[in-house]
Amino acid sequence: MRKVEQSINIFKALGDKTRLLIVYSIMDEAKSVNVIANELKMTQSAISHQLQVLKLNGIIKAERKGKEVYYSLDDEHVKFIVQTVESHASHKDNE
Amino acid sequence: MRKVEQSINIFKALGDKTRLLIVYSIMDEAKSVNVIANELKMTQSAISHQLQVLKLNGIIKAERKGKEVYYSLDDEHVKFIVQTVESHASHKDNE
DNA sequence: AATATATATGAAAATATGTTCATATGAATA
DNA sequence: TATTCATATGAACATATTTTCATATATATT
Repeated sequence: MRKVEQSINIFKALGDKTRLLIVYSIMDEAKSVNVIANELKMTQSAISHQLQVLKLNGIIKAERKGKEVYYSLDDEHVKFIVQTVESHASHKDNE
Repeated sequence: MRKVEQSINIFKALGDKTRLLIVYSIMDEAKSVNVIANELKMTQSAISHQLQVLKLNGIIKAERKGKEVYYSLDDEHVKFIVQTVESHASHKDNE
């Protein structure tokens, strides 16, 4: 896969409300699917589907612990990207 | 608009192949609509529509010079964001 | 003013994406 | 091993996005 394609996939993966909220939610602590679903007030299925999208794009990783599967950011780059965009967003605010 | 919403819009705006290629294309020099359309081998209309999306989201700005309208990045933050994501993408490459 | 060139835009068509619903899978425990 | 709890998944449905097509608008040139 070319680098541009990968960039597109990262932007695309984070360019959805549900998925970005998931990323924010698990940014500092790993969480199980149901916990995330409750937090975002969405069905388990919808969250699970989106978690697969995020995982497929290398944004998050999964780790099973007993009955539950805990999701967390795949690496610190993701956090940096999200924070970078956030600071750009607030920059636009103050213009 | 909340900050999260703005971040989503930025990710969404850049999470499309056509739009990200446009951003790369005009990253270092302003270009007219037709020049971009020729470069990307797409119709003038398709490019024009996507330029409006990028403009609406504060990613690019337009400046008319005679008959032509030149598009360029709205500010340096955009370039930084794109490069940040690109470096994350290549990081994933080398794992 | 008429024509040519560059860009913008509305609406329809084509395509992609997200959610729901029903159900399957996997792990723990009675 | 039968049951329960947590998660995953395929398919249908709903919605959103992108492109095309036809045409409008704006500027420059004759």
